[in-house]
Amino acid sequence: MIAEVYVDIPASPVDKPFDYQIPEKLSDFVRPGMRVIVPFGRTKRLGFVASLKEESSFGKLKTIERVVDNLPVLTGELLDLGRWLADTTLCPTVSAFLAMLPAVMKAEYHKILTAENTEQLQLRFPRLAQLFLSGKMIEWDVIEKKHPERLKEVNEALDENIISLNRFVGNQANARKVLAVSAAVPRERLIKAAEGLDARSIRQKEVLSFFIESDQQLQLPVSELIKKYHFSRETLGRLVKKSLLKQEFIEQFRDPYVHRPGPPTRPLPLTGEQKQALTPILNSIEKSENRVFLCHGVTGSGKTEIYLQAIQKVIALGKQAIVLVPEISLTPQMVDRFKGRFGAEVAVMHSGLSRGEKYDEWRKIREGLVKVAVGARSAIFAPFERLGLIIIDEEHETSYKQDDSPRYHARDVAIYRAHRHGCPVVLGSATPSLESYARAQKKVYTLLSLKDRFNHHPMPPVEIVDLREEMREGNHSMFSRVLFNKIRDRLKKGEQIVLFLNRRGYSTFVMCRSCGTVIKCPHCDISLTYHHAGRLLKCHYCGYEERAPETCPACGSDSMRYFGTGTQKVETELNRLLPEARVIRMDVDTTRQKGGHEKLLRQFGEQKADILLGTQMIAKGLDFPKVTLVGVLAADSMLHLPDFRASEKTFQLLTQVSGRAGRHDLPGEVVIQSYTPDHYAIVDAAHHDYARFYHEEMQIRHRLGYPPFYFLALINLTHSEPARAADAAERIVSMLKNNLSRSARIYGPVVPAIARIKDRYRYQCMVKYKREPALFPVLRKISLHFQNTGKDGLQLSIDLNPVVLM
DNA sequence: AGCACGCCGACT
DNA sequence: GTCGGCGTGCTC
Repeated sequence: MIAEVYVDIPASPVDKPFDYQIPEKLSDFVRPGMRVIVPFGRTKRLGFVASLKEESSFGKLKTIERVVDNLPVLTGELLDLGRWLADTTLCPTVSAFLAMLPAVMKAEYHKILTAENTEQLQLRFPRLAQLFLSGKMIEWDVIEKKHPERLKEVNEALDENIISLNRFVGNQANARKVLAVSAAVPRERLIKAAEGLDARSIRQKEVLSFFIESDQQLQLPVSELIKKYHFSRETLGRLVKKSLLKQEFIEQFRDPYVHRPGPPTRPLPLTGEQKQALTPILNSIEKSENRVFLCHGVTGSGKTEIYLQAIQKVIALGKQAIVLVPEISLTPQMVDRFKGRFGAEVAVMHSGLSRGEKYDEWRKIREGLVKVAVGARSAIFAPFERLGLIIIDEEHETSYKQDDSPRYHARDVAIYRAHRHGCPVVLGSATPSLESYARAQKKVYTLLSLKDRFNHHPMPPVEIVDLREEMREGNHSMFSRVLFNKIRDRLKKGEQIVLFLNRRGYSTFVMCRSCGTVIKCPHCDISLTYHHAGRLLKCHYCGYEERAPETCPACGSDSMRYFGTGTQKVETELNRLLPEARVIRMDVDTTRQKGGHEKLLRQFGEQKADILLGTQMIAKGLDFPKVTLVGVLAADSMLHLPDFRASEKTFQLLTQVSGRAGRHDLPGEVVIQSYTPDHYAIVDAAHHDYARFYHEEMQIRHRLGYPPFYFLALINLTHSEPARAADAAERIVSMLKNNLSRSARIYGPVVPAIARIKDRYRYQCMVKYKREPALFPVLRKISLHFQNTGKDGLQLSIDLNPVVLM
């Protein structure tokens, strides 16, 4: 038998199956979707078996060296999906395969030097010999990194066969080995040895009788013998030394993920609207219909309960479901809700798990031990074989698009898989993406609307405050008088406040008032943000930090001033103006440690603070009954970013933040501060009017030729030399112009808003198109042509249907 | 991605 | 005359 194998080299010249002979004894065993180790050129690589066949047109076949998996890690469906992903996102097929699997399944490649002739090595290359561990082995990488001056000797020694170079492919998933002890000799000899022991060797005797009484094959990890049976390491060691016991590394699985079982929950009674939305979904599930539903429900309309009851149906039919949520809303409360309803039938994939735990959750799915997978973007690849439903909550979130290769959108993958399985997809959002809503309008998707909040509380009233007017009237603070008074009022009443500002740090830039110099990152074309803790200037793009200078580095004057407002400055101001208010600040800087996010939210929920001040991350999912005021400090902060989706993002964010107020018995209200209070994104969000925003924004998209009217392809070029990047971009534009139809609009090369990131200069080209059969072939040609240009050289990336243009 | 093959400049 | 730069091509 012959296997067609994709080797683990993400480069276009090898992005095709290679034929390998399957060894006789493995011929019944190897199946498509398994990982194998194959010799490739003069190296060894991991590979994926794509298919089997009887004969190869290729003459001299090499043989598969090892099969990694017992059960194929990729099902037939996922193999097809991988090829489809590679086709539609222009990435190498292996990259698509690897993206569908937990990270531990990536191979590790080792190059090991072994001493063949220790004496010769000592004699001829004494200094090199010193590096060899116990005189025998060393990893090539160690020499390359730590002792590069010895590389020449390595090559000589290799030539003279004094040392040899061996490669092996490691597997992180199997790397979890643990030292275990077992009997080294037959039982009779153990008994005899026990009798012959010195009278004082009580402990050794105990260990021996343990092994005499147990199964002779028994292997127990040393850690368990110590912890559970209270033997000591020393005692075990002595018996190993006497060769009565033997030690070896065995593979051990982690303890299965034990979750504190929350209180089980039952289906809640549904409102009329909820029933109306749920019924068609249930029908589709029952009929195995491949339909896409767009569930447009205001914040608090009870979408989650609809999801839960739909999943219940899926499980009842013996099928499985995938639920995608944005990483940020994958909070313990959210997880508990699913665990509470479906108990041990849920696997949860989130970034808080270690790689090993993710692997275990994945295996539960692959082995059919669970029925539901809940997770962020990559959970869309959950290897279920009988999918009955896919749910994408907050479908408009940009995090569903992966921002490096393979640049896939989870929504597209969901629709592909649902088509394959014959099952419905439910997209849920209070603020659907224009793309999805437009499809619903065209009846490609089925629209389900939930206009009422679950508990019939009205949406909170929203007041827009014109900051220009505040300025004119002499208020230069970051709080308008209206907002400030309302904050004071809530503090007095003992109610809680959420303040939102989409900028972290203290000041957004530092400028010298005497010469106008703005301090910039030395590696990126962007100003540095001042952080008060440690008086540091930080780059939010590459992480560069420096001490804030006392005097201007350009002219030496001492008139450095801090401009722009970040969350830290707001916090300081709150403490100064309202010393009695207890403030929790939540942004990347205060939640960096694991679990920091939840800790702060719990404190706020327990009312250990009056004000929750934060960035993006507080916009979603929070539900605190005592919150009666939400303040948006600067609604314009995202509005003027150079991205055609800036208005959409602003509308979505404002709508979400507003949804945090008055969710329970206390009525809430919202104050939005803005310098452009008449902007439709702000006005429509204030009126909770999605339909109106949609119409206004669609007109603009139509006029400017943006999605959903046109498709986009974005080509990014970076190089350490600006001219080289520009040159490549120039050539790419002319290739596009020569190959595409007249109806395709080709833009560029342009320098993006941030012209340089991490010392690499950036250029972009863009294509807007409606139907362009020639596009993919040209893009493939381009990526082939501009690929192998070295490490420090040109880097090219192609993003189809990008979600961020910057 | 590696690695060999191959064709032109600065050294023993 | 050699050592070594990186352009081109191949890996079942």
